[in-house]
Amino acid sequence: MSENKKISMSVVRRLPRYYRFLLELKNNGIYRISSKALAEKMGASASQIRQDLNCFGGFGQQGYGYDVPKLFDEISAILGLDNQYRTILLGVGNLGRAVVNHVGFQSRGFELTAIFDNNPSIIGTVINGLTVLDAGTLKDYCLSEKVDAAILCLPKESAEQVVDILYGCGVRCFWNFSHLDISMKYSDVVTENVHLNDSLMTLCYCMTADREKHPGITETASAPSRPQSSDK
Amino acid sequence: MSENKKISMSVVRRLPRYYRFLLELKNNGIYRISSKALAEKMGASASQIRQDLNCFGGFGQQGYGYDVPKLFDEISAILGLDNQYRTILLGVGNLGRAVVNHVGFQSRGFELTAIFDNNPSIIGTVINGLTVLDAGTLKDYCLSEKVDAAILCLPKESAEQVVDILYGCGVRCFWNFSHLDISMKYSDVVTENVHLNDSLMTLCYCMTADREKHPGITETASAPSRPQSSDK
DNA sequence: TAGATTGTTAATCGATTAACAATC
DNA sequence: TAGATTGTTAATCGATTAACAATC
Repeated sequence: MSENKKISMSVVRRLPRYYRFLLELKNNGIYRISSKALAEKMGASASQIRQDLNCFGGFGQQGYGYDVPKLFDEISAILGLDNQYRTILLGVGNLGRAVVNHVGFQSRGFELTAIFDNNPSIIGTVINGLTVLDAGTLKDYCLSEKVDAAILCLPKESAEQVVDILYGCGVRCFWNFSHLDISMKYSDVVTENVHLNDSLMTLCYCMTADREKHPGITETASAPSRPQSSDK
Repeated sequence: MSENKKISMSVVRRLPRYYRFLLELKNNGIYRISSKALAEKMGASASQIRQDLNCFGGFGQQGYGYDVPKLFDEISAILGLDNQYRTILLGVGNLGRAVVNHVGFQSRGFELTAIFDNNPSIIGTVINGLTVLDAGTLKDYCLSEKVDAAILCLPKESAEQVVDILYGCGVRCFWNFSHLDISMKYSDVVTENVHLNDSLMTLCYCMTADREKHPGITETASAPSRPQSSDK
């Protein structure tokens, strides 16, 4: 309930993970948990969990711990998952189609209301109940329908044009799968970037660095399945 | 060229971005750039760029700046993009299909050699030149073929079984789109997690928090397109 | 040479962990 | 009451920024 404190992105990015673990606990019929027990389960520190939660309020009880369903509800509310932000998706290629079909919008505060593409052979097809609209009609759509957020599943160049149109129509929230740097051009927008290619390159670095650290293991086909002692 | 220093993940996660900007500069025929100019372009600080690069070596020249193609090559090498890690993908649903079709593996150090699913109606179909194999043959495949990395595009439960098999076969590198916590069970693996649902919830939080900060703007359809003064 | 810009050290800022009084 | 565990402050650790001598 304490407001006004500035919440750091480090904390915010941990909230969905708390949400997931609490949901699982709840589904398993566990109604109470201490920061210590949760920390162990999540591979975090109890201190961090208490610190994080106390950014938003005192949800626990001394000597008892946290009430799981209550804490779950609190975190849902903090995340704002009860919203239904009206959302459109641009670019119905492989990635766009996967997002439409795969992502659970309703339970995460968003409602997918329309999807657009500029490829004539895709326009008019139906994906997960949504008819692909002509990207040429985007502006008209935005002016007649309320659009809270947009999902960009198109290449940087097209994304740039689309963002200009959307920004002009008042859209200020973007889930961005393109390499366009939206917040560089428009400072008053909320963006969340998903850069799959960057993620893969990061993995490549980690793998390569790891190999250099543990040489000699010229891993060939049939590797040993030595048993594992779970440490830490 | 300086080794042995421990590189922080904060630095590592910025490398792909440097890579992208340097590629663009190179493609635009720009052969020289100072940390100051690059910082401006990227929305970072010159200090950070110099600090980051110097984790790996002194790539610049006092009074001159950085040679763009040279620095690009250095970063490619640091990321290990010249590798061809043999990689398999598990789970050819919407997301898996998008990854197969959409991600550029070759140029990012990976080579997709096989894709698996357990759905009989999908097995045998061809996606981007790869025939979907029966997940039941996974272990045999791993024992006869070299597998450096695996991409998990399946639900948590199936992912758990698959990871056990793969770990047993010596696979130690995972690009993980599931909610399974691999490094919790196996501490000696390299993982990169992509949690789309978490990302969307983070966006929901940011949007909701932003709205609370700027109330009164009950954004309706035709929003003003007030011109933008790019600050900072 | 003078100007520019790096590499690197020192200062600041922020995030995580530890400690402990408050309290259920 | 005694034991447990929180909320919160203080200490530590790490990452970013600033400063500047080295040098091209």
